[in-house]
Amino acid sequence: MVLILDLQRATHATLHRLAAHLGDLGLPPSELNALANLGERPGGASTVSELATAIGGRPTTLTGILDRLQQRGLLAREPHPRDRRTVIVRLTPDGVDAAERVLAAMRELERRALADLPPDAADSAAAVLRALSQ
Amino acid sequence: MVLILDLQRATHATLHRLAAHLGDLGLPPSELNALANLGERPGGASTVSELATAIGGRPTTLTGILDRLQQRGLLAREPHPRDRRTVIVRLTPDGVDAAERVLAAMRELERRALADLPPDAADSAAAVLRALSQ
DNA sequence: TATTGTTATACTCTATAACTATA
DNA sequence: TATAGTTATAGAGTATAACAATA
Repeated sequence: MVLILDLQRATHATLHRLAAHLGDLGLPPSELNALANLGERPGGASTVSELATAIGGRPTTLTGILDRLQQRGLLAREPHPRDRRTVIVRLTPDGVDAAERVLAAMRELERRALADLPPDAADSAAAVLRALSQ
Repeated sequence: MVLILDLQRATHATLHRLAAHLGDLGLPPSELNALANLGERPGGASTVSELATAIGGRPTTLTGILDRLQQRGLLAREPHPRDRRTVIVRLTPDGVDAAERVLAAMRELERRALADLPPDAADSAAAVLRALSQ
């Protein structure tokens, strides 16, 4: 058994499902991911670096994703109050709505998938996924 | 907790690690993934459709990936003995070697990541990942 | 000197729809 | 009619290196 192969398959499969569920938003996977990560944060806000870490990517990858979310009116960039190198990205009200829809679709997909598994399976899986993310 | 966000992060993070470990192969993530999946199969062979299912993608996505692996001499396409619509892709000897290196790197990455977790955590995680892949 | 984020470039990934060949 | 795989096209994702601004 090679867990990483299961990981890749599950990632691709869930992205397909989410795209189907959320097709009317017209957002590609990376934007859904960024949106949902921001939606989980207090105030829907984060620095670019923090968001890159949360996604498992790099700031250079995020720039384009954030540009498109901003063009769609789902996100705004703000200066950091104390460090003028840092950019804070924050969901707009429309962005908050979209993020909540994405998160709801993710939770629903999880709920259905995990219905027949032991209740603690999700926690075990989360621990493994976090260990693989270090 | 939204497991799918942990899933995306773990996927990105493991791809970065594997790329670093296997940099001398010069293969992008999708090719590493296809290679490892084929390496897990008897004879290193599969139909395009079966491989697409294993990866969680679509045949149309695979065509380009398989083209590049073939150009690199890691893979060959063969006719199916009984259905002339079907293509069988098979690792070459060089492809088998490369696939074994990729699988070894994946297993090593997993071994280190899971060292501090309960022994059955990997099995639980695999069950969850497979449920999410349905 | 180091860090944050962006830009430039080049390549890879992916989806959709249309297509060929075969069943 | 349906299925296996490919092609064409367009857009999205990613890495690397270089850069500007700031710490």
